[in-house]
Amino acid sequence: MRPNKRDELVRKALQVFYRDGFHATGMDKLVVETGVSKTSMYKHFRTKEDLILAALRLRDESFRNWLLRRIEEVADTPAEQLIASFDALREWFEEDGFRGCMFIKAGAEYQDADHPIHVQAAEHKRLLLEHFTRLARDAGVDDPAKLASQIVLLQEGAIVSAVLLKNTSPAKDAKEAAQQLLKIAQG
Amino acid sequence: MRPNKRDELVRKALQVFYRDGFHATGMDKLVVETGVSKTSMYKHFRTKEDLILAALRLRDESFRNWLLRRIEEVADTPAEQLIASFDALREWFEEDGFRGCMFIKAGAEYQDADHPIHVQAAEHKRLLLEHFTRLARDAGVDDPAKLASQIVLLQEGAIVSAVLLKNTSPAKDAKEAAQQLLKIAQG
DNA sequence: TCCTATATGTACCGATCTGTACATATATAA
DNA sequence: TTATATATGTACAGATCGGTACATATAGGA
Repeated sequence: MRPNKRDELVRKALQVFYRDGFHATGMDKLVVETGVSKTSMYKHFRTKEDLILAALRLRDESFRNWLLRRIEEVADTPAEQLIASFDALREWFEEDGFRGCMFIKAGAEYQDADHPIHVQAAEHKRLLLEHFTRLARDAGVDDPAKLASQIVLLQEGAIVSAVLLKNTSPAKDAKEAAQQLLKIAQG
Repeated sequence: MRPNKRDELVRKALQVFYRDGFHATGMDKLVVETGVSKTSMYKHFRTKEDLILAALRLRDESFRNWLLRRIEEVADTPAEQLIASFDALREWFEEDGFRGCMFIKAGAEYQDADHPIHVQAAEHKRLLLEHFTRLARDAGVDDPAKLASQIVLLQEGAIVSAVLLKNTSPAKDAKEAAQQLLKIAQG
């Protein structure tokens, strides 16, 4: 029961869940794809739900890490960073295997508001909103909560539209909208 | 095989799919909830996929009907109607049993871009974007396609956020953002 | 009344679902 | 070597999945 073995299972499961969905991915498929035995799988994770939650935790951590780091790489001031988020999103949209936001999908498959998976998906969104609210505050705008909320709305919309409309122009339109909203908020 | 019987089945199936999701809803459950026999169900719909597609068609029609009609009820000019869409969304969010956008969820559960269900979900979004583009053009803005795209992004974002953040303030923030974007687009 | 066509109810198919029992392999310690 | 603990592979349980076979009920026309 090496700890890194468990991490490896979570990483692989995350890939499959992201690609194929949660209900559509059975434990048998995961056992085959990871090459581990079913017994070992259930030694590491008591239930499928536990495995999903572990995968979502990893995704939350790595996605926010990537996004926030990428934003800081390309922009210096808080105001610029708010806008740079849309460039990062665009990069993400253009990646091979882009399939939209894992947490929107998790919330869609587990709709009950107090289901642990739904709760965790909501928490991811809350953390992102919190971060952008901080950026907006540091940018010195009038109503940081409102601007951050609007920026996040544009981001979510861009993600959903990128999936369903199958192009990346939503990222461009969203970025321009965010720039205008920021300018107004800066007075 | 009365035609209205079929419609009734679609209506009921739509409710259950919307409430519980697609993969999570089995034909057995639908048979119980509709009170019809399994044989009859499969007389009307060759496969579960056919039933889902029929349900999505009904949803597309009734949702767009409701939204566009509601918008016209409360606003006269195209510009006002663009903004009024957010008031309509807010009403929707406050309904009992609101569970987000059926087509975002369909796209999330059937991710393959050429899967018929995914295609139909994308078509719904395309039709809405088309309508708002028409409104933006009639409002006489510079770049109707861009403004419509941005309005739709805010709408999608508001829907997703309303689901995951569990409050209706996204509708308010989105509306204000749309008003500012409209004002800018009107020059 | 009898014949035929259609609608229905029920039992079932093979596949797959999550999860477990159990026997075996492997490693460590005495 | 032998005893013990842990990791693994496999087979399977019980439920449910989408879908069908088939027998029965019901209707309308001759």
